[in-house]
Amino acid sequence: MPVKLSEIGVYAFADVEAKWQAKWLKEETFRAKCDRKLPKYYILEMFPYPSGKIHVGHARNYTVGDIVARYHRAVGFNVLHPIGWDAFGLPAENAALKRGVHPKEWTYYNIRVMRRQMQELGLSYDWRREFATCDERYYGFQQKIFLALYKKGLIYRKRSEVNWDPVDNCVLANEQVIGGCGWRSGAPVEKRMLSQWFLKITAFVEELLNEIDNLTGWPEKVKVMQRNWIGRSEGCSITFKTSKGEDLVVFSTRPDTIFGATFLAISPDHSMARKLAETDSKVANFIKEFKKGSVAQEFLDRQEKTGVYTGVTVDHPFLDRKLPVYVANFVLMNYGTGAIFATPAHDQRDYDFAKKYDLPIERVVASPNENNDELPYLDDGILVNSDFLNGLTVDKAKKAIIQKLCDIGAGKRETFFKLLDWGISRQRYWGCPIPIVHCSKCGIVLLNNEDLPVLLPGDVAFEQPGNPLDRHPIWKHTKCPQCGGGAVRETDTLDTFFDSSWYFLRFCVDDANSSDLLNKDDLASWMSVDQYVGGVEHAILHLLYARFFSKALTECGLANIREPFANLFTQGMVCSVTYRKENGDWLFPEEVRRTISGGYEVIKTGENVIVGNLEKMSKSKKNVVDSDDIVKKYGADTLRLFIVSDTPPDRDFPWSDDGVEGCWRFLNRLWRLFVYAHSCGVGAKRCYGIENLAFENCEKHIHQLRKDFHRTVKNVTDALEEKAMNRVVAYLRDCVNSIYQLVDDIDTHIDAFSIIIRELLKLLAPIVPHICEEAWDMLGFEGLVSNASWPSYEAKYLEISMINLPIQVNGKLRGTIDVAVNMDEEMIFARALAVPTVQNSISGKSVKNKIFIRGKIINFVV
RNA sequence: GCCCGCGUGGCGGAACGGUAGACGCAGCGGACUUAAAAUCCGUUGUUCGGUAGGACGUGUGGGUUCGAAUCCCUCCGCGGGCACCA
Repeated sequence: MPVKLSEIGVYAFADVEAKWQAKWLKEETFRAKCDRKLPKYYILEMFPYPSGKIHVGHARNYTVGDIVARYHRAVGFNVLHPIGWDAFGLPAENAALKRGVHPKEWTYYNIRVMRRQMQELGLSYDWRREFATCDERYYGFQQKIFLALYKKGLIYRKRSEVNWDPVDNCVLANEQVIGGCGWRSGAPVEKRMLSQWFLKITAFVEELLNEIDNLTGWPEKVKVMQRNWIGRSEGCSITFKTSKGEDLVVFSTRPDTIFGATFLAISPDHSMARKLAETDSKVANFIKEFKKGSVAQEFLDRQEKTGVYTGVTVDHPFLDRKLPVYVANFVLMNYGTGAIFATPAHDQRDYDFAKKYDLPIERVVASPNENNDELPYLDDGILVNSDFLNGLTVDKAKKAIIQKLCDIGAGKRETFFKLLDWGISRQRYWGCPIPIVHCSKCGIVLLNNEDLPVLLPGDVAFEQPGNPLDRHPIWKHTKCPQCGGGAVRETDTLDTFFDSSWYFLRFCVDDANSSDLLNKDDLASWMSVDQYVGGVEHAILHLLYARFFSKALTECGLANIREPFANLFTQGMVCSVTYRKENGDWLFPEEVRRTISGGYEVIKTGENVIVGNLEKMSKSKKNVVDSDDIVKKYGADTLRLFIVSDTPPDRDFPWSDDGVEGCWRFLNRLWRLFVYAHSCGVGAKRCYGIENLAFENCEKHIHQLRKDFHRTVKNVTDALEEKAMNRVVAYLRDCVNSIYQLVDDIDTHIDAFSIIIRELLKLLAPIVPHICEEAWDMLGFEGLVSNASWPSYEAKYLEISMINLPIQVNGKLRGTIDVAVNMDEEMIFARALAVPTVQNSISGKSVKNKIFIRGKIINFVV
């Protein structure tokens, strides 16, 4: 007997979701197949750092990927959808310091918690491939990679100035320095000279830059950021002779302005500056001040140009002019040659400096606009006061001057990049040990492959700040593999970005027991990643490093990959409201309540609360929503649905509790439909194959439903291909609405409803898989909806025979007529003209032109 | 400063150059209920009008077009990235 729609109870998600999650795990439903004949699809979300909790920002990332994975399975791909843990890193050590837990214990505990949370989200991962970068097998193999890169000359050791965090006692990457302070400690970063290991990312700089053009599946935004980061500039180097008889090499992208050069400037870090400082106290003082100043942020903000004259001059290569050499704070040592020639008339910085120190300014490029005599002049123009360059355009002058400099042996064409080699040493315990020993006799010695892995010692003490490996009583003392004498291990560990630069390759390898984590056959069958999903915050770092690694490993013969990620999707951030006290303290949402007057107050104290903007969820702002809380209250399907509803996945997502409620209601609406249909006899027994979706001999309204359904299949499929999940949800809701319109007739159309609901479940399953499995099972369909194939639509059902045709007069809508699409043109015009509102707006005027686009519009021009 | 991206109802957002506002959230009205919740039905850009039907409307100003949210130019605003890169 059919139940009453209104009497169907609330959907009991908790048991349902647990049941299907267990089944998927047990049956390994989402295990990638080893069949290489099947078309493959590798979908990957950026793996998380095991911080301890999955928040809704994570959930968004993984849900988007999961929908893509489930959809591709349904359309027939052999899908690889793995997950793992970016598990080394400082937070584990800080937790150890704070709570006395071992970093390893803390990390693996967090992984267990987060794995459970992920499984409770119904994410369709191949869990057999899961690993953490702190697993011995992984980092042990990584040490082999280190050796291979070293042997290829892609790793080197260099003494250089690095960012040093005096509180955390370790080196920071440039990107971890925010506003001159450590991102974690907040302490002003110091500069320190240290011997560090570097990866020679610059060896592939041209390739990394040029191949960006081929990354057609990447967002333009990310490509632009990478191009800027690499920062290629073409120009030439010029060698000047100093009054002391030395060579001073400068780099310029504007060699055409050489005749306007009035001084030279070198970086305080330039070797010549250091040398001069030994004898010149003014230079020495300036360098000292510079070092001090470079730490303070306000100094950078002011961007005030300062310098000191060295007493040294150089000869201008073409003029009888001596150019003074300054040490100047605005010249960077790590770009170009650390020295420039300055043409104040055509460079803002040179101009500022010249004004301050009263140096000559000589114009050599004339503006095409004769009235423009403003300086500095930075645009294109015609060369003047420049001897043999006079009359040339900037472009031509550049070529001419470079040629001339080459001819006289004073310069050469050169290209410089902003990209610098990647410092990978970290003075931390919780990272991958570097497989190197320092031998007093042999110097730096690589370990042999047989000596690997170098395992992290478990018995470390964290009471003191600094690197516990360095203080460990025995760990670092070892034998030199070359001479057998006493040696000391490298106690620095690798930057965790090293770990995450090849994890996507390790996922490809199927055999858990293989010692080769970069098995070539496996790599060949799965790489490249067909779809990578992650936050835009990795636009440069991780994504550039991973690209570099692919090339470097290929160079070493360990892989054969040009570009690792064929398509990249960057999802937006999840944002939520913030609450603060008037003194600026952040408040948790549960600490505040609405007042009668419509404002907010602190529940405990009644203090006034300032409601802030939607901001990116962060612990410090106390506006993070924990995925567990939502899953417990509404279930995973509701969270999954909500997180992809409404907002396109590449935009920032405004979290709202009301929105969650709305999705929960929709899920119940679905549930009632399935239960009701089931009680009416809808189900597998009334389906006779896909061809029945045609059901030719049916009543008109069911005819319409069929058309709506085919339209839905097309719309949903197209939107999924574009990753417009918000539109997918809209089309599905629309479809459910039109089914509800006919639900009273369900008894007389059991067959039609059976087929439509079966196909609808397939469309819904990628987004809300649990409820779909349950309904699929309840209605008696075979197997799992997760294994069902994607519905197809027929073009003939998308055709429209009747249309509500809009009629415009002078481009303004004046009415519509219902006509057959193929109706005779003259007939349509006649019908259109007969519409009273159309007549009114023509009202006696003569029709000058008639536009008719069949199936679209009529426009009368009067 | 430079380089991107974006401006559509109260809100999230739809819209191959062709009926702007699909779908949802919030709101309003109604049915059911002793009542509430849930559910179902209707309604909701602004404005004039009793209705019919108008006027206005996609940040601003212009242009192209029979027709512009959509294409081109100007300006304004917001967001992001880079930032002494020679």
